[in-house]
Amino acid sequence: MDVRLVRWPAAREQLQSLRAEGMPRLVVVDADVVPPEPTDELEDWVRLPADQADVRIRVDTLARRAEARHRPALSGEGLLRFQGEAVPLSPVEARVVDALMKRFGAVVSRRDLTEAVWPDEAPLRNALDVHISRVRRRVAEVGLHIRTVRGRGYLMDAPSDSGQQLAANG
Amino acid sequence: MDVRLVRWPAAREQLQSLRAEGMPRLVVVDADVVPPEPTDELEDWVRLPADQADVRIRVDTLARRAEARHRPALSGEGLLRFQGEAVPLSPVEARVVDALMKRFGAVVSRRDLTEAVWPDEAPLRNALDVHISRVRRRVAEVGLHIRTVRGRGYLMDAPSDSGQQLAANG
DNA sequence: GGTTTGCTTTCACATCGCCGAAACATTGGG
DNA sequence: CCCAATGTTTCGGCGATGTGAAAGCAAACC
Repeated sequence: MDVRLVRWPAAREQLQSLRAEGMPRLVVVDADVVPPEPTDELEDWVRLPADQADVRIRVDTLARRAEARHRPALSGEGLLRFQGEAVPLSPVEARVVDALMKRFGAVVSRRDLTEAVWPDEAPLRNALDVHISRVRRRVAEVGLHIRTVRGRGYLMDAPSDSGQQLAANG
Repeated sequence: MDVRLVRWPAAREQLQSLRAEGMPRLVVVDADVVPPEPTDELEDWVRLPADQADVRIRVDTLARRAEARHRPALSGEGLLRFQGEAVPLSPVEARVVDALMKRFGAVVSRRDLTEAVWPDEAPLRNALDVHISRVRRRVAEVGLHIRTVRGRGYLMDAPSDSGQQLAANG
């Protein structure tokens, strides 16, 4: 997985969204500025002026950590890959999975899911149920789980024996 | 938990044993030497000459991570995480756990708990008993423990060996 | 021993989530 | 343009879950 570089404090907002998505990132901090506290182990920082080789090493470390998490990957053509297996997804299913994957391991509310899947106008409440149900069967084929958190939403994760760790956000 | 500083490459062997113990550590790397690859997220490095404030920040980050490792986290969506495992909690259960976690390791009185769970109007005395009983079973799934302090209240903690297990396979 | 405190099980009720089946919509091939 | 295949939504009923009350048991305290 590739690691994003973000200037600080210039690109403060970009950092926020990378954090939300759980994307690995190296914060490049202006001289004489206090670096932001990393929110998880997929974030690191260097201060300018920075040695090129040192930046490279930190990027590699982050990449290795992200890799160790074994997050699934969703191709633009609706193919979900995880641990060497792949399943095809329909357009709606792909949007469901995409929304769940952006917050892999964390709860996504029904509302957020609905908005991600039908940006303009949501169908009846029940439509989401049905798609979740189908997506469950689909992703199970590649070893992924969708768990229900009653009254709160859903989360996607992998069985703990597949070597992945849960995201530490709240 | 406190963070050890280790010179590299001079104290190479000391670094090995800290890694084995799962102790958080900051590797202080001599100028013009390639830093060692961190083996886990409890390791970081700085290159000499290093800014004193930056060292402090990295030490603090490591300390926070080490702390977070043996402290459970309750997400706003009712997911309780501890050491890589997660359990969903119902709304009432989440409020119980939240109240206990705000004073992790310390006693919380029945009165405080009742107020935290039912801000307006409390049900029968026994309702709290029942929820405690249920929450006990739930949190046990992630290795947490709720103890009774008779006549005083309840406290949540983790078995003392729960920090060591992670270190062993790091 | 009697009283207080805490633990657990069972019940009833309400809500929420799940999923099969079928209707409806869209796409693509001929 | 028609038909078939595929994708999407609706409907409806079943089962699971959350909650609080009640009751009986167990343990600790005096």
